[in-house]
Amino acid sequence: METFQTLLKQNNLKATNQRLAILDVIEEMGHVTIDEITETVQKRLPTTAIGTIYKNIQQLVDAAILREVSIEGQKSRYETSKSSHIHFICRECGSVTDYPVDTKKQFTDICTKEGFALEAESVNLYGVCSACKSAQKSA
Amino acid sequence: METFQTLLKQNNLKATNQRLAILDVIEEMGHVTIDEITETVQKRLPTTAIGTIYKNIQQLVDAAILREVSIEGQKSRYETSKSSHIHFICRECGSVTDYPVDTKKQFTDICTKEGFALEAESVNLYGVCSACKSAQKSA
DNA sequence: ATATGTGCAAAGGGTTTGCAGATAT
DNA sequence: ATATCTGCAAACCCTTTGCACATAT
Repeated sequence: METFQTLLKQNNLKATNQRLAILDVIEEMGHVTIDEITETVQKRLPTTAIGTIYKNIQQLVDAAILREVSIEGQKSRYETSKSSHIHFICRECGSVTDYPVDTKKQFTDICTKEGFALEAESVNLYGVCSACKSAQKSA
Repeated sequence: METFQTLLKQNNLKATNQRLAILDVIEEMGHVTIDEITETVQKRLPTTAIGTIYKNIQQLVDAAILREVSIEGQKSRYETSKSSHIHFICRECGSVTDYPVDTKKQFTDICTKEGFALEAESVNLYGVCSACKSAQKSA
C-alpha cells in the first residue's frame, strides 16, 4: 500500500504537515469541497492559510494523487484517487456516494473505434438517494 | 418537434429576444461556456447584460431546457437537453464531443439495487482526441 | 544548504443581487 | 394591465498571486 508520504515523494512534493492534513481530511471525509477541507484542516492546524489549501489542492490534482469530482449545480469536490467507481449524487441532500463499477471495460471499445485515447472516466448518476426517498414517503 | 418558444411557454418563461438568442447560440455552437455564450449573444444583441445571461442560464437549467456539463479542471459548459449521450473531453485541445450511447440501461439495475431513484446520468471520458493524437505523432 | 512550501494580505475575476424602466402575454 | 424580464452597477463571493519567512530534505 502506498502511503501519502511515498506518493508525495514520487511526485517531488514535500511531506509538509499541511499537505498531510489535507490528504488525511479528504481520505477520512470522502467527497469534500474546498470549504469543508479548509474548515477541518484549520481545526487541526489553525494557522493554515486558505491560499496554501488552494495551492496544494491544485498540485495534488496535477500529480493525480487527488481527483476532482465535478458536479452539476454544486461546487467541485475532491477524493483520493482509488479504484474505478461511479457516483450517486442526491439532489435532495447533496450526498455523493461511491459504487464500485469498472466502467473502463464498457467504454474501451467506443474509444478505440473513435480513436480517442482514454485516460480517465467520470460517471455521475443524479437522482434521489434511498434515505431521502424514505423521508419523502413518510412526509 | 418542440420549438424553444413552446418549451419556454411550458415552463412559464417568456420568449424574450435575449432568451431565444441564448438558446440559439447554445444549439448552434454545442458545448459552450458562459463566456462564449456572452460573447456571441452580445454580437447579436449588443445591449444584453451579463447579469441577464447568468439569470437566464440558471432558469433554463432549472427548467431542464439546458443541461450543465461539469468538467474537471475547466469551467462548466451548457448544452440543450437531448437524447442520451456521453462526452469525450480532450485534455489537449479542450474539445467536448458527443457520442450517442443510451447509458440509462447500463445503470438502471445498479440503481434499483441501491434504492436510488435515477433522474439523470453524466458520463465524461477524459483523454486525447484523435486529432490531437495525430498532431502529437507528427510533432 | 537550498529548493520548496507557508502565511499573509492584496488583487483579480466571476457571479449574484436590487431596483427602476422595458417588454411579453 | 400586469407579471415578468432586462440593464445597470454595486456588492459579494471565491480564487489567485507575490513576497518575506519558515521548513523539509
